[in-house]
Amino acid sequence: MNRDTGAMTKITKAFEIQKAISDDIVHGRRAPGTSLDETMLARAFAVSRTPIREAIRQLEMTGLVEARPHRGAVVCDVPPERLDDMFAVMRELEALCARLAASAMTTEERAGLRALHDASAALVKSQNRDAYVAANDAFHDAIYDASRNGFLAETTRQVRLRLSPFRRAQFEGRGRMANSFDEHERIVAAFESADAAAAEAEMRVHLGEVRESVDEIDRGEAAENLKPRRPRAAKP
Amino acid sequence: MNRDTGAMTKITKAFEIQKAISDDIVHGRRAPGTSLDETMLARAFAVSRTPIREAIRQLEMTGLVEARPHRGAVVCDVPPERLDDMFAVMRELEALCARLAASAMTTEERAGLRALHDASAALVKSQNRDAYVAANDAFHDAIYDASRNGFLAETTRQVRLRLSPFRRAQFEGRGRMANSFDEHERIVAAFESADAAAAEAEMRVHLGEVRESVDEIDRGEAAENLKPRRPRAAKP
DNA sequence: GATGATTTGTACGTATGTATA
DNA sequence: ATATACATACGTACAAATCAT
Repeated sequence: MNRDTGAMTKITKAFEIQKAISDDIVHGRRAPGTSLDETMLARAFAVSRTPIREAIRQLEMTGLVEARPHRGAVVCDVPPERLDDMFAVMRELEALCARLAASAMTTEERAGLRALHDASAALVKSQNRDAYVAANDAFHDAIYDASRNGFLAETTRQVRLRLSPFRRAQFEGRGRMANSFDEHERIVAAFESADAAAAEAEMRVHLGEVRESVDEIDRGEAAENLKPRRPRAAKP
Repeated sequence: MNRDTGAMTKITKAFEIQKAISDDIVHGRRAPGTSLDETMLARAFAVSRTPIREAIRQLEMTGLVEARPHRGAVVCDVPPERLDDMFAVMRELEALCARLAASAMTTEERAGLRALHDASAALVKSQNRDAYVAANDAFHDAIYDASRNGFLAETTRQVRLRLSPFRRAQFEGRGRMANSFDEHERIVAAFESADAAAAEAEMRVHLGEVRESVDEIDRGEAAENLKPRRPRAAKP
């Protein structure tokens, strides 16, 4: 009884709540800057404030939430310069994953990644954004795991998590999905030639050009391009 | 009133306790595997169990502590393969810092790093380990900051923190301090020529050879080299 | 700038789950 | 296998700090 999947997901309320709030933040249901009122959350989850507080302490350490003593917690609102920093680290971590994965991948993994990628072609064609987002995550996750460095995979996933509230506009640009797909193709090709340098380079391109494509969106949708830099969303 | 240094260090008991326990772990006063008994800690810190529990939740997220529901928390005991993974990520993060720093450093920073490095020569000569450890940390910290990527600096520091319980034997090998100093010299030289590629490469060497030098220690001090791989400490 | 309302921080008691005999 | 002991998870009450007024 209470037999759960694999790692025996923690059965404490604090942990469940932490997961739920984290999920809300990651999926944009709690926007950056939003405050997390303990009493309201306690009512919402039908528990006392104690597990809520513990959940908030956990979220604090993940970087999704910032809490100042006696002043409550808010969903982290990351300033643009810091977003740039985070995306830069993300790009390097993913490039590292790609480099290691290119060397370490088994034949099965290579085939699996190719299958994953080929399958996503249909999603591009049908312009199914949500499904492509999921496929994209799966694609990148597979590469993290193929790096054969569990800590690297975790670290990269963690950074991706922290960035996700700011990548809402992921594939909203015209042709952005198709571009992403083409870049993935080049990455898969690099893996298939076991070319670590190419895999790393293509991954870097994939995550570097993201920024620009998003800037394009910003420019297109808001022509008031007066401010030196605007907060923007982005994506791998 | 209650005006504190800079970032207004949090004045809550939970946070103070979290800092204290974290410090204990990092400095080896609480060994990996040690359990963190809430009641005992509450007595030790002369508080109720509530702030203790919140501190543990925070420590959990930093990766220094692992807590299983209803079964208490223990200081993370990291298996050797995972340590390898963590050191590999550490090396790459520091290499990235070095690469960025080489390009971004101001003249003042370059001079500052040189001064820091030159000053540590005396510590090597006098074989003052504790002082050299501190100087070494300052040296690396300066490079993180010079990368001009605050998130990268934080991330790298965080990984260093998580590794620190396992780097106790940092400079205990014969001549290890001198080796480290020489490697630092090559790094500083690369910065002075603003050679990003060299800085990155030298940093990688610096953190790569660490592993081997520690393996040497292990071999030297424990000749029973029967197990395929032994848990070991290491260092940048 | 002081005061009251509101929210967070801490203490303590109880319940529930885990480990040991 | 059952029961007992024990540590943790949660709920409630109170204290302290922040912010509105």
